[in-house]
Amino acid sequence: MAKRKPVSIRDVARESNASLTTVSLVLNKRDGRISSATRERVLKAVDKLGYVPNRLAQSLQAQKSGFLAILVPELRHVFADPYFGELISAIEEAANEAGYKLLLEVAHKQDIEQKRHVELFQRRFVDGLLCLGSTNRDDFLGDFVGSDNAVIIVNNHLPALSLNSVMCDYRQAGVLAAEHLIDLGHKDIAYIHGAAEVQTASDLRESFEARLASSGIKMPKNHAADGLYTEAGGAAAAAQLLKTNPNITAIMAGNDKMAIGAIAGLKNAGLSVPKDVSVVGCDDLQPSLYSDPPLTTIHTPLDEVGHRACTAVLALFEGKQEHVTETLPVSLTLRNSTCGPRKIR
Amino acid sequence: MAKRKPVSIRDVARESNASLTTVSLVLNKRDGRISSATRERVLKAVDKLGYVPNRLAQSLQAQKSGFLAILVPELRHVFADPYFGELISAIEEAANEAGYKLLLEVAHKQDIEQKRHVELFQRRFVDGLLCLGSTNRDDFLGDFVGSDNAVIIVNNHLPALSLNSVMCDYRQAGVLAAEHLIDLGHKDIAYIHGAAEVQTASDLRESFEARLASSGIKMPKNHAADGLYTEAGGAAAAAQLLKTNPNITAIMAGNDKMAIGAIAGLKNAGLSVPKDVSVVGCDDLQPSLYSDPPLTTIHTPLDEVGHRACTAVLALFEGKQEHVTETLPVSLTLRNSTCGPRKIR
DNA sequence: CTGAAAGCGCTAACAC
DNA sequence: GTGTTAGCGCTTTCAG
Repeated sequence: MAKRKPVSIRDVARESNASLTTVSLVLNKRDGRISSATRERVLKAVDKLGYVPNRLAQSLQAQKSGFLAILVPELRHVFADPYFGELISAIEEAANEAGYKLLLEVAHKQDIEQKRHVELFQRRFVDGLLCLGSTNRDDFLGDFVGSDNAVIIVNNHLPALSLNSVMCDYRQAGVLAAEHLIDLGHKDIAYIHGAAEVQTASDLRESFEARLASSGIKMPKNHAADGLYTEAGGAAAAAQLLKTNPNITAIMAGNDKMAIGAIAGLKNAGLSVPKDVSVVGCDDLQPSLYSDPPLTTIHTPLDEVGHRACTAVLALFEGKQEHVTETLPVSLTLRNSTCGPRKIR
Repeated sequence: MAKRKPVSIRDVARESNASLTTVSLVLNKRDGRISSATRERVLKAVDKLGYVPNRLAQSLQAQKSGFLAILVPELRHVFADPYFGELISAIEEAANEAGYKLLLEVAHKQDIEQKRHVELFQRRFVDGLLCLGSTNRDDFLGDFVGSDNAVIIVNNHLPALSLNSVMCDYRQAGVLAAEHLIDLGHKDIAYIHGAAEVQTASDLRESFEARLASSGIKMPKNHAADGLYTEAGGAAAAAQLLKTNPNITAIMAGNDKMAIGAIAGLKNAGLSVPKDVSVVGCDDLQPSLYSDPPLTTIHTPLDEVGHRACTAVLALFEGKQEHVTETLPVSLTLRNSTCGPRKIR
């Protein structure tokens, strides 16, 4: 089983009494002009020697690596976050179908300072880059503006930088969530938000508030709290929110994680969800199914986002496309964390 | 910003009036014999042209790729599973420190049939391979036995194949869980297991039962159920278990996922956790903190497993080590899903 | 101290 | 139909 000395195309040529060219042609199916006798001989030799072309040599020659990199922020256990995980799974599937391999890149501070993200292309590590979890503070992404590198922002967009992106319609998400709560009769509504530097987070919040406002519902300043994009943050925010404003009957959270945290925080404060307080999340990730109660949330089609993003980055690389800005529709997933407000019951 | 024509070492040589050799020597710090004047000139040229060496060419020449691949099973949304995620995060950290890049490989059925996993090495895609979520049915891993490829089984071991591995002590885990339940006074204990083809799952279960037995507690056949390694499976198993044996006071689950599912199933059946039934999990992943009640579970040091596995695979690749079989100790994490049995309260 | 030249393994013009 | 040859971009003997 051991393979000390790898077999090269040269060995195949020798074994089959053919030239390098012939072997190469046969292997790459450009063998219209090769006699079937020779082809057979070559194929037999390939089989006998167990030859497989060295990819490094192929890539060097072809001037492309066949790799796509996924860039994620430097967070503790990023890959354990189902949000990134779902996106990565979807991207992997699409990349695999297209014959590409996936490279994992974490935006370690050092790497960014040394512009390693640009080197990824310069050094021919990758043909394309998919950026997950980007924020408005990621100035380094500016290095890609105007470059001819195939880069795409996945499920976000950066207003300050004109970069390609594929994302969900978070404005629509805000509207749907607001309308759901309005329909249920809620008037005293609070909001737990994620980081303001995430553009889609702002989009979501703005459109949510705007839709509320258009139905005559105002959200005072003290009805909003930062959930830090974590369960713990969501729990703390919910507890504090209800302590300050006991008449709140519904909470919208910027993502499922914070919503699940909020439910925990509420229960902890002796309140029942949804009887006392309704909670709505956003993302519709797996955990929202197993929260107690199961979470009513906005479904964002992350699978499709991942697929499209991957397809798009390849189109960019191949020069088939110049710019990409796709926005995918979202929908409301009704589960059991919402009901009418306690007053009118 | 656009870089149509990448700059090569040749350009640097020309710009600095030096030879290829000289430039290469300077860049690789093998410049003991280069005059500092020349060095300066070269460095200046490098800077001016923004030269970065092409990694494909370097790798081709060095006969190593600088990549490590992570092989995961083909499950729906694998990467969204926090178990794999934590492992991947840990591996990424270690790989990054060692200057290696990570490749994602999913064991798609087709790829396995075509022996793509072996090609990973033959084609020089990677220098080493880390296998996550392997099972006793993964015959293809046999292709690596006796080969000189750097392969390591992460957090598992395959008795049928002598392969390198780094894992947690699941036998100890079984003992700790059993002792915890025994100490609390439980006598009527059930077990929700994952797939039997996962060796560590069998280890865990066997040692759990053995420890119980040594304290005179028998677990009848009908006190065990398959949780399919999923939340839904855990929920169904728990419900069925208590329907058949209403006097069960504690349940051990093969992992956190099934434990969390079990809690949901129990609640759904109108039982309270831990008052009516105690539940113990295994893994201590993030979600166990936010379950309701927070889960008492066996802490498996996945971070360390990932780190060690990565270090080990590199040691194997560099020939510094021949065989690796590490087993890391686990511990009990006490939270609120367990208490004494209802009878003796 | 520096450079010419060979070679890593492959592909593709361009002969023959 | 098939083979020769020149690279892809880099490192590394080996001369000078």
